[in-house]
Amino acid sequence: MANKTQKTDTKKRIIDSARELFAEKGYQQTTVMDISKKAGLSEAALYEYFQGKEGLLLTIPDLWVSQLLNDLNGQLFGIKGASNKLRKFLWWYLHKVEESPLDAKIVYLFLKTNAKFMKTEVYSNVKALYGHLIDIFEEGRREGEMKPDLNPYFARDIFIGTMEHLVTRWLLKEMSYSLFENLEEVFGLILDAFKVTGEKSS
Amino acid sequence: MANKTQKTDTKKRIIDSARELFAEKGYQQTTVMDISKKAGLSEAALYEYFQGKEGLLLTIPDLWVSQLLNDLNGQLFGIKGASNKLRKFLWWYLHKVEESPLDAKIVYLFLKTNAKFMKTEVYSNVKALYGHLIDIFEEGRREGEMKPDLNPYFARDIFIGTMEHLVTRWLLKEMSYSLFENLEEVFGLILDAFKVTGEKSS
DNA sequence: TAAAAAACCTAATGGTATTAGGTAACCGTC
DNA sequence: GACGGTTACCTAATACCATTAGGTTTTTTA
Repeated sequence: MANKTQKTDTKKRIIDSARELFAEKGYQQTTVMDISKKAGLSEAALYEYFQGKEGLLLTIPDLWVSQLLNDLNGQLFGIKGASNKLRKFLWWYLHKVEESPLDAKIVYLFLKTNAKFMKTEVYSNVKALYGHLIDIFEEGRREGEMKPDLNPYFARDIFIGTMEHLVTRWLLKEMSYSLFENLEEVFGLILDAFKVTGEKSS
Repeated sequence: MANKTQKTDTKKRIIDSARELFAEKGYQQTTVMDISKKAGLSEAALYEYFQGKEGLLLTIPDLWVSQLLNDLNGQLFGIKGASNKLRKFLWWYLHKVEESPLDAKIVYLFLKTNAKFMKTEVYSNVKALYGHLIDIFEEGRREGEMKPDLNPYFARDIFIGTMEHLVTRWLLKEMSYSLFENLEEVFGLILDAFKVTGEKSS
């Protein structure tokens, strides 16, 4: 038991150290020695736990993203209407990003551009996360809340594109403001792209 | 004369080699020796022309982006109405991306996440490029084509966010389809976020 | 045509990811 | 409670790669 916990403790210590260093100095600029020193081990010991520097990068956000996916269902449960669900999705996700900016930074700035990203657990979890949006748009269309001919995939592209744009800029600007500034207004605009337009005059 | 052209020729050869290798194998995976070999020089000679590997990365898209900026004015000139200008902007930009996918890949996947990006010539040129959108949205509001209370900065976020999302996915999927597939439909949706809504029933 | 400059080279240098090979503590078992 | 094996870790190579030192060849210029 002490065995198991000891081992997972060390593993966690390595991940935490790497997360902070990657987010602070960037992936390329942090050395394996930086990480192992911060975690209180030798470089060689680190290789007992991870495949290497890149493997570590690919592993760091695993937990965060899978927790996101687990959390999402509960968040949307009981909310009525596609617009309300969309709003909840946006507010919930940005809240999660503000809550774990280091993980977000690693995903958005270092992982997404990694050649191996698309073969990652994180990638498939993010895809699943965004897949919920398809359901939401389809529901909206079915219930008459959204345009009858709305293509849910195109709607998702607009929603996700805007959301990720906001997050990426926030990260690049060193998280120096709140992600929720003006969010209501931007959301209001986006919604008009999806909702049924005002009474047709015909 | 032969001097000048010889020198710029070599410089161009280095840039072209690096562009292809970066785009093909990624920034980290290509070595300075790869680049210099492809350009037909020794590694040391390359350092006569560039500050190093990173300097090279930062330099590659300079020309492309500054040409984009020059081209844009002529493209929008003579087009009437904000919606038409927006459409032109989108089609024009995606056409440029399809025309120079290697430069686009370097900008979107490797440069944007580089710590020094925001101090780059490329960054300020991209900002200038996107600045045109602000004018377009303001014009649209002024002329009554767009919502009277439309905030042009939020509108730009939606437009750019969506556009960059489309481009990034296309790059990550190895440019295996046309960027113009379904573009008309996506554009139609976005426009509804900006335009005056259908006749109010009041 | 000879001095100066430009363009380029080979051979270090220094840093960093990764691996080899070993040691010391711990753990279950007799 | 000693011992064979396993775990967790270490020091010291190794190998690769960006960058630099110091020189040679080619071109330009006076």
